[in-house]
Amino acid sequence: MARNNANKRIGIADVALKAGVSHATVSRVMNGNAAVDPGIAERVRLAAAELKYQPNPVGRSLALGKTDTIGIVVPDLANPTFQAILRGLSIAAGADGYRVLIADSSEVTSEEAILAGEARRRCDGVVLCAPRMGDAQLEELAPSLHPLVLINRTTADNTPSLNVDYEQGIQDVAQHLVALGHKRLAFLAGPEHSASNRQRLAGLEVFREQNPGIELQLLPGGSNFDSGHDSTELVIACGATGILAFNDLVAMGLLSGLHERGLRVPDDISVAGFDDIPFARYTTPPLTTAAVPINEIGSLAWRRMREQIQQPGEAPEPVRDEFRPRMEIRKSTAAPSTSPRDQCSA
Amino acid sequence: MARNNANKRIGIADVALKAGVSHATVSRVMNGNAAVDPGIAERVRLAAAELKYQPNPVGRSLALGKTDTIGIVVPDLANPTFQAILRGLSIAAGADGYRVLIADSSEVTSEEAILAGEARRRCDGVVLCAPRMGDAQLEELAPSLHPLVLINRTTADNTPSLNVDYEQGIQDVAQHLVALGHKRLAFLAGPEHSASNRQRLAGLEVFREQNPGIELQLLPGGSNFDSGHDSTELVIACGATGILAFNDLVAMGLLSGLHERGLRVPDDISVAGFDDIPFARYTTPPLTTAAVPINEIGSLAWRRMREQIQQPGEAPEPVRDEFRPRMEIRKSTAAPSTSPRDQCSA
DNA sequence: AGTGCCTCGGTAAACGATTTCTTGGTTCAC
DNA sequence: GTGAACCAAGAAATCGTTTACCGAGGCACT
Repeated sequence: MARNNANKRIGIADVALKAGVSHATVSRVMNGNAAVDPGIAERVRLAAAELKYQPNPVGRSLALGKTDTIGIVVPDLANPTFQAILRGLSIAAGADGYRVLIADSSEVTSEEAILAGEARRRCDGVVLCAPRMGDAQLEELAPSLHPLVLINRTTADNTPSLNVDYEQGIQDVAQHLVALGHKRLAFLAGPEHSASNRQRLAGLEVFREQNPGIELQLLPGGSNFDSGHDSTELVIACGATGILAFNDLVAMGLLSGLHERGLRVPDDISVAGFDDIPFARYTTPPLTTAAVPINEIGSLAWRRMREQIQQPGEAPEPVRDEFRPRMEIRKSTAAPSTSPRDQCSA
Repeated sequence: MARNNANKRIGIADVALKAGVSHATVSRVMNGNAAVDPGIAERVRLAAAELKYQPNPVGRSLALGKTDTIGIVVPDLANPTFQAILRGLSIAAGADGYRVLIADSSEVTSEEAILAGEARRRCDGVVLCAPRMGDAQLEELAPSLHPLVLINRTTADNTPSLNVDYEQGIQDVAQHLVALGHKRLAFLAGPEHSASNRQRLAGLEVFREQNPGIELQLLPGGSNFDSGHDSTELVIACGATGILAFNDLVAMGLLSGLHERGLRVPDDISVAGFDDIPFARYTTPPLTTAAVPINEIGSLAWRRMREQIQQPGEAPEPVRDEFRPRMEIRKSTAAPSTSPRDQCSA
C-alpha cells in the first residue's frame, strides 16, 4: 500500500476539502453513481485531477466486498501447461478489469489447500489446478472456495470444471501409431499420483482391450525434460517402435536422448508427445502430439469464473467443459522400419 | 471477497461474541501482540478454532497499510524470459509470505504506465519489466511507484534495477563465432523499440570496431519463433556462416527453418541464440547460447524489493545489479565448412 | 399559501481489522 | 489506610471507501 509520497497519500478527504464538498459527494462523482449537480461535479473532478487523486483499492474493496482480483493456484509455474493457462486467464480477466494473483504450490500437495484458502480470502474467486490433491480433500475444500473453477478435476457437487479428455486423447495417439503399422508400443508414464496420468492409464487400458494384437508396455517416467532424457536407455531396451510420452516435455527430452544415441526419429523409432506446447512444432523432427487447446482453457476458465461472480443469484447450472485433444501429426512418427530393430532387445 | 457461506463470513466479532470478549482482545491474541491472560487467550483460540475463523485480509490491509502483495508488470507472458522471472519472483516472495499480482500489458506500451500505477496502489511494491516504455516516461513514473524494482531498465534517480549486460553478452557470442573461424556473421535483430535490442546493437558496434576484418550484417527480425522461422530465406541469402539470433526463440525458429530447407547445423551454418531458455539444450542440435541466469534474476528481484519494503527508513543505498551472460557452448556452432558455401549469395 | 414531491448533498453507519486510550481493579509500598 | 504503580481488557478511533438515510430547499399544483 502506498503511504510514501510526501507524508500521506491523498485520499478522498483531501479532494472533498479542496472542492468544498463532503466525501460522499466526491465518491458519487468518482463513481458516476447518483445524480450530482453538474457544476459541483465539475469542481470535484477538477480538484481530483489537480491532486491526482486515485481511489485507494483497499478501501474500496472493504466497502464493496470485492477485490476485482482472482487467484490461481498452480502446482508448478515451470510447466508450460500452467504457464499457458495462467496467461490465458490473465489476459481474459484483464480485459474485464480483473487481475490475477498467483499461488505456486511448488508441487507440495499439502500446501495446495492452504494456499487456495488464503487466495480465496484475498480474491473474489479462485481457479484451482491441483492435480495431486486427494479426492476427499478436494471435496471438502471446494465449498469453502466457492466461486471456484477447477482445472482437470471434478467434484460431486458439480463445481464448474474444465477437463481435458486425456483418456480419449491417449487412445487417439495409440491408434495413430497403430494405423502407421506399429505393433510394439510403450507408454512413458508420468508422475504416479498425477490425476491426468491416471486418466491416461485408464485410456490405455481400454486401448489394450480393443487391440489385443498390439503389445503395450508401461515404463516409469516423470513429467519433464530430464525424466524423458533419462528414460532413453529404458526406451531403447524395451524394443518398442512407437513411444507415447506422458507429455511434450518428456517427448522432447527423449528425442534429444535418442539423437545423442544416434537413433533416428522417426526412421528408427516413432515418438509422440501430448499437449502441443508451443515448442512442439519446432523440435527436430517436429513433434507429433495430441494438441490441447490450452489458451482456450485459460480464457474459458475466466468465462466460467465471471459467470459465477456476476450472477450472484442462482448459478447458471454448473458446467463441466470437456476438451478432446486433436491429433497434430508432424514428423516424429512414421511407419516402423522393416528392418527388425525391434528384435535387438531380445 | 467472501461473503457466501451460510449468510456472512465469520469475522472477528463472531469470535469475540463466542469467547465473551471484545474484538480488541481477539485481535491481540490472534497477533500475539500484548500480554493477554492465558485463560482468556485459550478461550479465544478455542472459539476461533471452532468457528474456523480466519482474519479477513482486506480488513487487515486497511488497518496495517500493507497488502503482503507485490505486483509485476510484464509485456508478454508468452515470453519464456518473463515467465521465468515471474516464477523466480513468485517463489522467492512466497517463501516470505508475499503473493504476486500479475499485470500483462500485452506489449501495449501505453498500458504499461497505467497498469503499473494501478498495481502499485493494490500492492506494497512493483517489479517493472517495461522494455518499450520511453525513457522520459519511465523517469516520470518511477517516483510514484516507489518500492520499485526495474528489470533491464534504469533511471537517473537510481531505482534498484537488475540488468543483463546484453552489450557484453552479444560481443561474447560474436567472439565465440570468430574464434571458431567464422568471417561472415549476421545478427538477426529483435524488435526495433526494444531496449535490450538496442543494447545488443551497441555491443555489436563495439565488436565491429575491434574486428575490422569480420563482416557483420544486420538483418531485421523479431523476438519469437515465427519471426526466426520467417527469416530463414533471408539468412540463407545473406551468405553469412555464423548467425547471432536475437534470442533463443528466434534461433529455434531459424533452426527449424534451416532444417526444412535441408541445411545442416552446424556443418553448413552456425547458429547461436541468447538467453538459454530451458528448451535450448534440447533442440537438435543443442543450441549454443549466451546464458542469462534468469531464475536468479527473479529471486534477486524479490530480495531487492524486500530490502525496500522492510527498511522503511533510509534505503540501503540503491543498487544496480549487473548480470553478465555466460557462454553456453553446445552443438549448434562449429568451425565453418571449408567448402565455399558463402559464395552462393554473390 | 400550504402541501407534497423531487432533487441534491451532507451525515453517519457500515466494511473488518488494528491500536491507542481509558478505565476498573489489584497489588504494593509507605 | 491511602496513593502510586501496574495490569488486563473494553471502548473508541483509525484506515479509506461506499451508500442508506435524512433534511433542506425548490417547484408545481391544489
